Formats: sequence, structure tokens, C-alpha cells
Amino acid sequence: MNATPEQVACEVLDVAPQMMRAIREQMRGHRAAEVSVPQFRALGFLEAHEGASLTDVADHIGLTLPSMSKLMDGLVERKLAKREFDALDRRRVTLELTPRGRAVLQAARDSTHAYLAEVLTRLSPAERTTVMQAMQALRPLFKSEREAQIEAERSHDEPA
Amino acid sequence: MNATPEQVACEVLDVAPQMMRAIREQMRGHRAAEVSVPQFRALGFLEAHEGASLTDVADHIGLTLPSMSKLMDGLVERKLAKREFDALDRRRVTLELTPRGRAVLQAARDSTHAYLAEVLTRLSPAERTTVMQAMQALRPLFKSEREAQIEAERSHDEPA
DNA sequence: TATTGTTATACTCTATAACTATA
DNA sequence: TATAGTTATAGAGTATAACAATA
Repeated sequence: MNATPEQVACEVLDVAPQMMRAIREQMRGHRAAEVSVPQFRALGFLEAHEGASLTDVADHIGLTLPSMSKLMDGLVERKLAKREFDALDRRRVTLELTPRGRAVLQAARDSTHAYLAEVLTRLSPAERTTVMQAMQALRPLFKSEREAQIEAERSHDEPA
Repeated sequence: MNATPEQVACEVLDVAPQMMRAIREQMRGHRAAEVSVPQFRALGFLEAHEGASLTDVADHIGLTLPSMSKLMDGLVERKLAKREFDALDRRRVTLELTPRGRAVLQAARDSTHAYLAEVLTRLSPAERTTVMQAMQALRPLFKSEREAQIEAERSHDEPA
């Protein structure tokens, strides 16, 4: 098979939204932790980057600052995250998970992984490997612009 | 490589939202046709299924009837779709694209395909083929439940 | 003056519940 | 009674523009 970019684009545009719909429903759905996909991603980022600023999270997720500010309002209100002023630069805000936030994140992750894993068992091992490789190939293509820029600067400082 | 369902799930959960964010931004963005992803999908379905009912579209896209009704409000208001009562069963509604809707759909499709194709040129031909195969493998896994059910009934009537 | 974040405002997406009209 | 759709209501996601506070 010789897949042109145009053909692949067509396929991606058709399949990706369906996939996301299924993931969203699972995450927000009945059992589990009832978080939206963006909330889940924000919580995951905070788990890996304790004390991150609002700008850090927004850049990573690819949201504007006001959008992320509002999203964090929801998480703070539900006591899943803690928001404090940075002592050194009082314009900044430092964000971290609460224990409850950590638990909810893990529950959401477990339930969504279980759902996806179940669905993916319908593929052959070879197909699963193909999907894995495809995702790994796609990952760097869709970083948020700001994040790609940060990465570029970093690799400029420490050239490979 | 031997990818377990769990590993693939993890990868999918990380990459799919980023991909969708990029697609959404492109579609709603500056130039082109300014439609949301769900609107785009609804228009695409109507192009292929002229005279479809609201339920048909909702099932395909995976939205509830009220959600789809509201989405169609927007399309009708913008004169991208036409909504009429079915003469035979006056509970039903028949939907179709207007010429303008057709043009907007095509513009959105062109611009998004162009964007994705451009991004995908950064992959090697082999990687693109992998992505293509992955999407084809994933497609049947994420059909909306209602649609899968319809398909099951159809293949029951006409067994392969 | 530049940076960080929030508030104000305005859409769209999405759902559930209650309703209307038709069959 | 069952089906197709709309309206009412509510909350999240998202953006831009305007603002406040700090550096």
C-alpha cells in the first residue's frame, strides 16, 4: 500500500472524532470519576509537573489562558486541585493535585484504559502493533505550537 | 514489538485528543468555512444521505436527539441545511444540504485535508502507510452503538 | 512597559427531563 | 401507547476583549 498524505488525512478526519466521542463518553460516563477529557489531561499534567503555573498547563493542553483559568476553577471547586499564589512572583499561580484529585485521576485513568484495552482486544496482535506505531508516529506532529517552540529552544540549548 | 492492549490504550488516550485539538482549530479557524467538527460531520452525512431524518444523523454522529436538533438549528439558521416535514410521516423531518451548505462543506474539507496532508508529509511513506492501516483497523471499533446495531441487523438480513 | 492571570461576554457541544405532535 | 422531534434547563469547553495586579 502506498498511502498519500491526502488519503491518510481523509481517514484520520473520519476516525479520530469517533474515537474521541467514545473516550469522552467513557470518561464522563456513569461509574468512575466523572471528569471531562480536558480536565483529565490537566490533572495528568499536574501529576507530572507539580507546582506548574497556569501558563504551563495551558501551553501543554493547547488552551488559551482564560479557558484554562475557567477549567481550573472547576477543578479547584471540586477540590481536585489546589491553586496558590507563587511567593516569589506574585503574578504567578502554582497548581497541584489534592490527594482527592490524585485518586480521581487514577480512577478515570483506570476506567478509560480498561475500556480502551477491552475494545482493542478485538484487534489482532499485529493490528495492535500497527496502531501503537501509528500513534507514536503521530504524537510529535500534533504538539501545541507553544510546546513545540519550547522544545525547539531546549534542544537548541542542548544540541543532540 | 508486542503491544499489549493496555499500552496501546495509553498511547491512544494521549495522542487522540491532541490530534482532535489541531483538527478543531483548523476547521473553526481563520480562513475556510468556520464550522465546528460536529457540524462538519453532520454536513458530511447529509451529503451522503440526502433526505435523512434527524434520528439518522444523530445515530451516525453519536449525539442525542436534542443535541442534534440544536446543532441543526445552527445549520438551518446559517442556511447550510434545509429542514422540512416529511409528507408521509409528519412526525419526521427530512434534512438536506443547501447549495451553500455543499460549498461550505467542501471548503472545510479542502482546508482540513490540506492541513492534515501537510502535517503528514513529515512522516515517511512507510509511517504514513502504518497510520493508514491503523485508522482502518480502528474505524470499526468506534462506531456508535446504535449504528453498530443497525449494521448487525442488516448483515443478519443479508448474510455474507 | 511586559507578563500573569481573571472577568466579562458569547458561542457551541452535550446531556437529561419534560413536552408536543403524529402514528 | 409508541415514535420523532423540540423546548427547557444546565454545565463544560472554547474564544476574544478588557481588566487588574505584579514585575
